[in-house]
Amino acid sequence: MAEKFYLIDGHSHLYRAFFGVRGLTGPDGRPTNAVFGFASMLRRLLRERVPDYLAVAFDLPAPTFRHKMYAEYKATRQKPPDEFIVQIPMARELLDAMRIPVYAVPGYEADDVMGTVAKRLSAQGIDVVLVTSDKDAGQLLSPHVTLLDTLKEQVTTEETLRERDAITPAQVIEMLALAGDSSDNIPGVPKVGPKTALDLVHQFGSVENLLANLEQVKSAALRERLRANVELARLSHRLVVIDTDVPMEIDLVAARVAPAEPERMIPIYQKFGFRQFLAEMSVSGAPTKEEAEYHLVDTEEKFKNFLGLLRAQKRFALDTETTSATPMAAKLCGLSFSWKPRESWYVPVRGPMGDKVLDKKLVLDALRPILTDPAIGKVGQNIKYDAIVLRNHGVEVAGIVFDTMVAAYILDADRRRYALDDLAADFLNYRMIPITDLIGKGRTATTMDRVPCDKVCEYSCADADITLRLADLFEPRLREKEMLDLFDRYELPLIPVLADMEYQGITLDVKVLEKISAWLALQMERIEKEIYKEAGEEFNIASTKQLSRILFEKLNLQPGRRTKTGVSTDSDVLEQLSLAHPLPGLVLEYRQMAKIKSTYADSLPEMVIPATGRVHTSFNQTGTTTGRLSSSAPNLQNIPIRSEVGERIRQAFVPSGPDRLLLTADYSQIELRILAHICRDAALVDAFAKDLDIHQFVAAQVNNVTPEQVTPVMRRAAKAVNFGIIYGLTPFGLSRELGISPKEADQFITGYFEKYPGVKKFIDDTIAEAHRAGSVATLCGRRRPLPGLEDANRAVRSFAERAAVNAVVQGTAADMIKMAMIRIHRRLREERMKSRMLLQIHDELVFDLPESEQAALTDLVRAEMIGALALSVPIKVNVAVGKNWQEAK
DNA sequence: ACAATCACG
DNA sequence: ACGTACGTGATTGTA
Repeated sequence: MAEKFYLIDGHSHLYRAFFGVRGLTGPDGRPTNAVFGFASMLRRLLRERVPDYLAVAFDLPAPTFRHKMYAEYKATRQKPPDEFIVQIPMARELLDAMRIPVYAVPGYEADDVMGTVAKRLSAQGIDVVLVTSDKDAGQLLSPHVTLLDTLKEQVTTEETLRERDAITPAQVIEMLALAGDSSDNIPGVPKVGPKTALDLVHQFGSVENLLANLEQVKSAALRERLRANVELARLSHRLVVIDTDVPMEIDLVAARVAPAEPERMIPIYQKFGFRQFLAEMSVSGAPTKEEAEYHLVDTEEKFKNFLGLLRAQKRFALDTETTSATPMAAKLCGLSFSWKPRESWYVPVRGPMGDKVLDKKLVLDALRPILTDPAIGKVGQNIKYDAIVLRNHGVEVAGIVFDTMVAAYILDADRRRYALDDLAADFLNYRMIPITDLIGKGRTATTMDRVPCDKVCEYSCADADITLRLADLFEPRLREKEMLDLFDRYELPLIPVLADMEYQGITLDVKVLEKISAWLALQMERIEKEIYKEAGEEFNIASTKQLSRILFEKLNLQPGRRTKTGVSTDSDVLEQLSLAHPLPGLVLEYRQMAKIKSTYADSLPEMVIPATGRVHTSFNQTGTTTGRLSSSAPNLQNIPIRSEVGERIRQAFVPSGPDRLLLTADYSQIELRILAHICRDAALVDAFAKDLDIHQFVAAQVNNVTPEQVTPVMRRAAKAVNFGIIYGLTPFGLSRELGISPKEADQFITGYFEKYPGVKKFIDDTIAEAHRAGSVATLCGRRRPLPGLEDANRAVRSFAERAAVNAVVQGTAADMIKMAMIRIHRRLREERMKSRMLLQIHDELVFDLPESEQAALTDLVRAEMIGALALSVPIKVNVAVGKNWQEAK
């Protein structure tokens, strides 16, 4: 296949982007909206079209031959605003960094440059794609030249022209000469528009032929108008013709597309403040080589010297090398330390045969007093991991004073990744050695203990070094942004709490799960047969594609919503369909069972760590944009409870020993209480002050009835609105939730806001403030950036506005329970209790306790959860205990 | 790797 | 005239 050369009309794309993207400025306050839109377009084109060559054509300010020909040329164009002009050199800077050549020739327009390139290269057998939305460019079409309109994703070829307008590329000139072009101020013939022009071209072929045969024009008025404007038509003709012989060099080598060079792109993106692009920047390219002293501490004498130095430090960065990413299964290979930039030490305790390593016990015994000393500060990157590993090796790390991963999250909760190599690339312009260089990847990957110690040393020392340097970069930034309080009082103290919870784990009664699994298998077999009978054939029920064929083609059921790739078969749709046919209901039942069997009954036992007989989830502190935690491997925040079948899974979660219990404590309506507190809506605050059933209360008020007169239907609707408020309510969303029309939903919402004007004001104020600041903050100062707020696409903007409202409420609730966890953890230690906190599920905490501590723990947990954050509404906490998680509800 | 689905708050 | 409820993670099928 011929190679493809993409040539972009730079000025017009930049100008389009200027209007398409709104209100974006760089760190220095300069507008960046056009450059950003332009960069997005370039990146998308590179990604989706994969051009072999790429260049951008620009106009220069100098007058062109057309101005000399016709003084009025482009005279109707307004001078672009200054905010646009300043971005032209910025765009060229960007192109320079991307190594995309710019073609601009004085006295010629971008169109002429494009025409010249198209003609010359297509003659060399290269396919040329002109990226432009300019109508004139149609004249350049040929078998090897096509047009692309990136906005409409529309390709125009010679053939499209023929099929759509029944004209040849050359006739585009004839047509425009008659019709004119208002944007370029090409006059054309007055009162002749595209339609008439096209008709005339069809009849006469060209302007000259038309002028020679004017008597054949049927309409007298048109004939006279043409006769009166002969010269105007000829002038327009000359103006429209694109010059394809511009004197210019085309350097194909320079235009060949090469992989992006991060060291060129990162500074540019940083300068313009394109955070999204920075976050996505791949961390590829050669690792950074720079002068650093990395010491391998592989003899007892070196270790003694090292210890002497370490003991003198009040603060150092710490990193561990291990055999596994799962801290509860990891064996320690070594530790690295750094207390000044560009210098670190690695102490190996496990390595390949023949490599010198130190005795693990000797090393840890010597380090223990330092690592457990709360007065000596430890800095880490995801130090929760290192703390758990070390705890498993008999060392309880204290004095955690900084975590670069968590700091990066607090500074920008919107990043995709918080791994050290990404942070190093983005903030230090430093490319680290990928871990796969040491251990390989995929099936052939080995473990760190098989990698020669000198290699591990280099890698691990860099980790500690970079961690320390990032900490020194992030700490002042947290202070500047007034987020140090959130970091020091919430996120940092939470780290050892989460480490403890993960270390503790929760005991699973695997036998219970095996029973459930076997029972589900039996049920599923039965339903499967029924499904095949109803379908009249066997198929893969789990395949939405096959299911669609059965439902919508074979059984001719009415398709509902569409997905990106086809027709939706989700539970909403199946529920609707179940009214018309027995099959969808059966599929629903089957799906529910399949989900519970595969995700819980069968998978959870596989996650049990043999050494402890428990599952040890990982709480991710940097996983959500709102400040919530997330849980994985296994996710213990989504254990079933809403269905009877699913709820049985909770019977398998049991206390850690005999005479012990599980206790759950959950905040009642925490997000609505927080909403009431923030917006101070009198009616809502009052309802909570009186400890009323909030859904019933709202239902009564909105329907103007007494609480006793509230029907279940009314309560359900009120509940949906209450939830909706927190989600950034829309009539459509509410209508879908309640199965009513959007109009009815809208009326209900209006009614709600009449009763609770404070809530309405809170939503409006939050959105306004979000637009002003580009982010929103929780009560505790946690910020969520919302880059979508100024997006050209309204759907994206609306989404960001809803997320803004939600982030305030959901995020404050997250702050609150985090504080509660820190306080509870502290008191459990202080009071030397044997109760342990195991899980957090957003508004709920799960504990494992000796029966003897039930009363004390209940009081303690209640008090600390209620007291975590002072609100102007009462906080309610429900506590329950049981012999398993299902009983404790 | 991505899309669809569904478990939770 | 749009496209929509907010926030997650795991599993399965499909390309």
